[in-house]
Amino acid sequence: MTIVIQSRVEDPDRVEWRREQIVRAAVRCFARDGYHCTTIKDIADTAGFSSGLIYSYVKDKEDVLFLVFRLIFETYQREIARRLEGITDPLQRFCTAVRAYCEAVDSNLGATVVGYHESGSLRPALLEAVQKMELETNRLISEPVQACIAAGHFRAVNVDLLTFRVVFLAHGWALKHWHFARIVSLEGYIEEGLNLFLNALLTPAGRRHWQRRA
Amino acid sequence: MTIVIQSRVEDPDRVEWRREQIVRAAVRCFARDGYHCTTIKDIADTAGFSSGLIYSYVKDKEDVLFLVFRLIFETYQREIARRLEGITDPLQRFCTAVRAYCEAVDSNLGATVVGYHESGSLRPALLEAVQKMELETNRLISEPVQACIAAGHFRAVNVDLLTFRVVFLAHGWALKHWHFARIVSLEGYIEEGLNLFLNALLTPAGRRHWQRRA
Amino acid sequence: MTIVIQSRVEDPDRVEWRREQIVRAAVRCFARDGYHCTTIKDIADTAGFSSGLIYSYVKDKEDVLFLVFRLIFETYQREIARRLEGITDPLQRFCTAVRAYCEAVDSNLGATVVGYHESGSLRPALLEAVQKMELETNRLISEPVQACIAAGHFRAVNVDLLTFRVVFLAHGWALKHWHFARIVSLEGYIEEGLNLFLNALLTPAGRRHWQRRA
Amino acid sequence: MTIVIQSRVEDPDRVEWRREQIVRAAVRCFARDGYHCTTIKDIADTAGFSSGLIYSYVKDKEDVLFLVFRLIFETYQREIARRLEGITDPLQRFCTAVRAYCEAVDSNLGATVVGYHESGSLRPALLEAVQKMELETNRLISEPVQACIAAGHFRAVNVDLLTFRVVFLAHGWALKHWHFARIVSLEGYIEEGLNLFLNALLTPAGRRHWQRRA
DNA sequence: CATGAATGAGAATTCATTCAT
DNA sequence: AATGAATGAATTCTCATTCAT
Repeated sequence: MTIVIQSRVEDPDRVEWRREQIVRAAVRCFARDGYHCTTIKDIADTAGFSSGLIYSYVKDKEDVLFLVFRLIFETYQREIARRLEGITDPLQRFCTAVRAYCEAVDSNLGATVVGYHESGSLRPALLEAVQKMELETNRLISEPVQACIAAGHFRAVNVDLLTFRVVFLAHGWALKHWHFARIVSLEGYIEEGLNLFLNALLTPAGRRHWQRRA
Repeated sequence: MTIVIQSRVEDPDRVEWRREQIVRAAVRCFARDGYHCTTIKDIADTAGFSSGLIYSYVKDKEDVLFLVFRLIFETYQREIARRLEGITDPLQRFCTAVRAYCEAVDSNLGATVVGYHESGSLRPALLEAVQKMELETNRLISEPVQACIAAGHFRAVNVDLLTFRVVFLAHGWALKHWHFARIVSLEGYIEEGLNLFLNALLTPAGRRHWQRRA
Repeated sequence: MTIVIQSRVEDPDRVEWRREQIVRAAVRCFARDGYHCTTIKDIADTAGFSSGLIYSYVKDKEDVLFLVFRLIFETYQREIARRLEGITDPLQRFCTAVRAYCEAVDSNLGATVVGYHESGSLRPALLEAVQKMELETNRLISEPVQACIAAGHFRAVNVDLLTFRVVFLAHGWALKHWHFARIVSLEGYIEEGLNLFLNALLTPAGRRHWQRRA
Repeated sequence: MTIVIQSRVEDPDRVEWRREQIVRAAVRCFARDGYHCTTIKDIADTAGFSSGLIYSYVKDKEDVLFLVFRLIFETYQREIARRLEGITDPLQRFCTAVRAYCEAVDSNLGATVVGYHESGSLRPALLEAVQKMELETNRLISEPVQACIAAGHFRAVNVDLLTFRVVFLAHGWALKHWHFARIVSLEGYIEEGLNLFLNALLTPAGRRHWQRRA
């Protein structure tokens, strides 16, 4: 039931190579003009090839948007997972995940905003797949949260809800970047946010554990 | 320098009446199909009149979008202001403002989402006006925050940043409604969010004040 | 077979009064924007009443254009005829007719240009009527020409052709006014034109008659 | 400062080929229905391709009209210049230019009429360019006129004014073709017109020169 | 594989005309 | 008689998609 985007070109290496060019150009265009105002020709021009070529690697414009989403979530997942490698302490895993997510968003501001604004432009089947990817990504947050609760560091909060609040912390940096960036640095944004969460969540034991680590 | 949307019809009562019909229909359409995929004819059909009529009350499609934004912020402002009437205790004003904002968003889910996704579709002059309205609305949050800090209830945090986090709490309910609504009620969403803020912000004195009140 | 423009209003005085207002406004608009770019509302606004009113005195926009034509030719005819009154000498009648035509055109520059540019916008039946009026008007030129030939003042030229050349002399003043007006006065334009005709047409006898008069 | 009509297609040969098809079809339509009543689809249908194609070679309908004007003046200029080649005698150059102009008009009746009626439909920048082309073309007339005066063949008349009268002689054949064609042949029209000019302009010396040549 | 010219369906917008008041 | 709001057909222009080269 995984989504397969059809291509008229066989060679998988070539497909991947071209699709990356397409998506890269598309993100640039979508971020600047929005999905609907971007034409296939805009993307082709930005990528430096003809508009017809795109249709050899993709069925229609919506497919391009889907590939953008896929890239976003793959990037998030890869980045966060990479940063969590080797970290075992649940509390540190939580903090690292939050920081990694926010920084991944910061490295892909345009794409993140596009993801937020344009998910409604996908046909149901693709939208569902995207939401599944999103939940998948969220697991990288919810897992440390659950571990923190299990370890007695966090109060027993609604995990799903908290996860979404963390995700939202990260997305907020992209969505309101025009405003936040004027009043706070990325680091300040992250640390104050983290601070907020920890103050609200840490049990006395968790707090002690935290202070020992820091 | 306030934005005036031109109308070919003179009678202000009629203009207001018709524009309300137009905006109401537009929100329905925009929320379902997005701004760009909604045609003027969709709006007219939804509202139950001819497409030409819209152009007697509005210069173009973008004007309709602007009117939607104006309605959103006017609604928010009116609702929150109404709820704050007669409340003087800063901490209670803060909590009330947060609740009122979230509930206002809940009553206008469609419009709020439209507002988030489509602000980029406005021409610069209108966008600027919308951002001004947004900051205006935010003052209903930042003012109690500042009062809480001044009264020693809250730690001395970055007011602007906190304000935006509150705003974002409210918007999050609309933006991720498809997910949140499945795991928590509006009230639960609000109270847990408020809880998060208070735990993170209250000074010892503030905490005592809070417990006395509750 | 005369064209009758239908009116929903009975009182002939009122009809004439309103139609004059309509035509006056229409000429102003047509001269500035052309027939097609002028809207019924433009005309109504210019005349100072509502757009609906026009349809009480006229069936459609084309009727308005026809009334403009009728006014033009009635004006030409009245003016030239008035100037010819009491003049009996054929040569002097010719010169007077030429001058009167040119001056009538000069007093109705806008209308004349409209007449030239927009005759193609009339439906066949109305166009035919207009061409008939034009030929009627031309008779005020061709009659003195014929008299001049009969009196031996002019060579025996093609009367119709010469008449048209005279008409064209007058129209040229309007059609190329933007250029002519910069290099010659109306009087200069007329006299040089008349001079051209006389030099080319006068018989030796005619020339003597002419010099005696002058 | 020459006007360049933008094209989305690069290949200049193709652009010229397609534009010629477009202009040819446009002249047919404009001559029949007028510029404003002609739709882009009419032109496309007449030319035998899709409406979208036109927009690959032209920005909008006004560009098409401009191309029509450009074709007219290029045709006039080429034709008259060709006919003047190798002729040195000023008087003969004058007569040839007049004949060539009238004949060029006769070969492009529709386009000439369109040019007369629709210049007002051009935006100022294009109109200016057209008027410049017109004055350029007129130089092919004014130059022989000046030469005739310098050679003592013509009286010292206002060159500009006379030039315009000649131009007008040619245009008249198109503008009032429906009438002239019924009473005179093109040749008759030209020769009588020329006769008029010569009788009015030739000095005694010029007249002798003329009779010697003929 | 890649190109880009051509297609044509679809959208915003205008405005002549109608008609209830 | 006069008004002007409402209608909706018609037009310009865009752009996703196809396909011959």
